[in-house]
Amino acid sequence: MVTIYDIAARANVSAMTVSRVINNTGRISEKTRAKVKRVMEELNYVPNQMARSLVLQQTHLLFLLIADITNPFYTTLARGAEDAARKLGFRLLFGNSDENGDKEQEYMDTLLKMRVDGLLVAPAGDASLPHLETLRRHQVPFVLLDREVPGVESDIVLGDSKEGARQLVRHLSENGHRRIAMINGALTVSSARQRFEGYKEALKLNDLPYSEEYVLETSFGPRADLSEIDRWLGRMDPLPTAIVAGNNVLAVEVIRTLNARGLRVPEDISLVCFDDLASYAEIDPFVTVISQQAYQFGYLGMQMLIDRIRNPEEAGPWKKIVLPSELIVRRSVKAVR
Amino acid sequence: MVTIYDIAARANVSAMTVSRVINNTGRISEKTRAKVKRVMEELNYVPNQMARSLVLQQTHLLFLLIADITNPFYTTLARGAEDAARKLGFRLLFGNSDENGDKEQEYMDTLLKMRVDGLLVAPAGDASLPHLETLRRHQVPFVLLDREVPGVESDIVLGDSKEGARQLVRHLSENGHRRIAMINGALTVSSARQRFEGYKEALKLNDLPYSEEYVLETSFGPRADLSEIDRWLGRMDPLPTAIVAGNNVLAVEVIRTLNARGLRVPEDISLVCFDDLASYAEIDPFVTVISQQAYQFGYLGMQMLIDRIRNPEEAGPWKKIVLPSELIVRRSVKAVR
DNA sequence: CTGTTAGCGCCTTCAG
DNA sequence: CTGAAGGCGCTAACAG
Repeated sequence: MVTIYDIAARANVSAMTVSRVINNTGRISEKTRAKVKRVMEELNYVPNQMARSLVLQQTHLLFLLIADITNPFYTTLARGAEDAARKLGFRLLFGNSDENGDKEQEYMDTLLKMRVDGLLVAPAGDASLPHLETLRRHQVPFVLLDREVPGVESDIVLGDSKEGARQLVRHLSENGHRRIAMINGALTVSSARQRFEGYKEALKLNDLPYSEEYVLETSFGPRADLSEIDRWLGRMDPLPTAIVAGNNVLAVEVIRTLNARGLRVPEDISLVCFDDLASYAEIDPFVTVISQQAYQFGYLGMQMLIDRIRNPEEAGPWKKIVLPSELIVRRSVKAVR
Repeated sequence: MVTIYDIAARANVSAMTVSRVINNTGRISEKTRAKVKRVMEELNYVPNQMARSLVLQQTHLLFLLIADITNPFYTTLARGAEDAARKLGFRLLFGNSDENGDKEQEYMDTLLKMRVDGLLVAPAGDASLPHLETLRRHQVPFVLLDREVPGVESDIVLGDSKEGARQLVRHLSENGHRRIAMINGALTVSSARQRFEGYKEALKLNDLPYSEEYVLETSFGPRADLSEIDRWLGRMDPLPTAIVAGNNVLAVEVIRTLNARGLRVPEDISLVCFDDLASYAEIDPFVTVISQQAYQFGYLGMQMLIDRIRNPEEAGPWKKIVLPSELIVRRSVKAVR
């Protein structure tokens, strides 16, 4: 491996001079600077970030940990975070926890050991509390995205999940639906909880009955096994006339399961969900959704993170951004009666 | 920051003993091991990966650089790579080049400086040659995914793009289409070239006319601006009866543009493409595609990479895996005549 | 079983 | 404008 000493020897200067050329610090004569640069190129020198971070005590690395890399909500969010990081002069790396607390834990360990300068996280759930406390204890700045974690105070970007659920239920109610079921992610995820709350409130508000039988708590992540959903559908009697899905992944899984049972959306049963279904949905705008500004989640979150990193002493109060969501009516709801 | 010296002092041992406990090397009495471990927990010690990597000359970090994080082909590939890495005991981080050579370059710089142990890359295009040569020069093992780069010899996982294109054209031909257009990614990307070659060969084989006017070379990445596609559609006279899209992103963009012009698929014009359209396509299986085993690209690529890293001395010949692709007939092709 | 010494590649500090 | 010394946190190699 080529080091500054190799450069120094070849250029007849000290290692210190080479270091100064690399970092553009101190005053160097144009002549030596040019010579050093030439030698660096000749030798294909690449600075050793490890060594540098070790002495500087910072890595200039930011990290985004998302919960599901195959979910377009998160990949769009990732684009936003990346764009903001670039614009502000930082490099960003990604990780994928797969909605899995253990994998998240592994990433946290890695990041802590790597001494990343800051972290953007969509936490896997409430069980992320200890991981986040560890980050805090080690003074790693972080911003939560999309999900809060009880017991954790931090900067955060959220969607208005409760209001979104209310809008979905109201829309169904306005279309004459009275038996409205909900399939949801795990209630250990704050967004799932909020959506569930909003669902129940809206039922009450619209004088609609609530029944436990009509609610299935499962997981936001993609699963190969759809039998749980199928059993739920089999259990409900009578079938609901509409289903609210807690996110886009669940919506797709429900539709597939319904189709397998010979039921069609919206002819036999209506369906709405949270989060848009990627640009691919634009081919055939079909599912009525609560659309969230995924890109903004990432962009604004990254801005907050970098702000904290750049001005650690200011230490203002935690900021909370709640992004509004929008009901987009398409064709997955049939008016009944 | 807590260091092994802090631990050592508190536990009345030397730093070396602490190091041995951390790494489970050498022989340590159960008593001291227990004591050291207790002190580490008390002090919330986290090993400094920088320092460790510096002396060990390896980071245990693997990296996957994909070309478009919003494309389900690549996110599925990412899942495959991640699963393989976990199974083999490695950690994986991600980056997204956005089909952009400059961003790719930035990532390469970062990775080189970070001294990652190995890299999985879906290169942005032929212009990646110098980046890859740099990796090679610095002896960073890498495996190419999905795209080859002329001038670069390496392990690689490819799809059979040429054959895929032939199948698509044959399918259209069998359905009576004679005016078949193609929209493609940049020809500086090997998969786009292969698909173009396959398209031309298949036209000849099926006695169909080839016309430059019917071919648009653009980019595989997502663009906000669809006017280029719109102008192309306006230029073709007469309109083709079918279009082959070089990938899923382009297919969606073409459909959107056609719809904006009041043209419907497949009633007014048929369309086929490469790569599946995410699980969301399962809602309404619509576009006839050449489906590739995205997950396997990542999984097999990662296996090859780790194999190289673990057995650097063996240095067998470069391996090339060509994954077969499969024509999935859906509803986006209308039989004509 | 445990400690000492030296050095990984770089930068800060202090002298010239 | 340039250089020498020391240390960031850790581990390999050698002593004991």
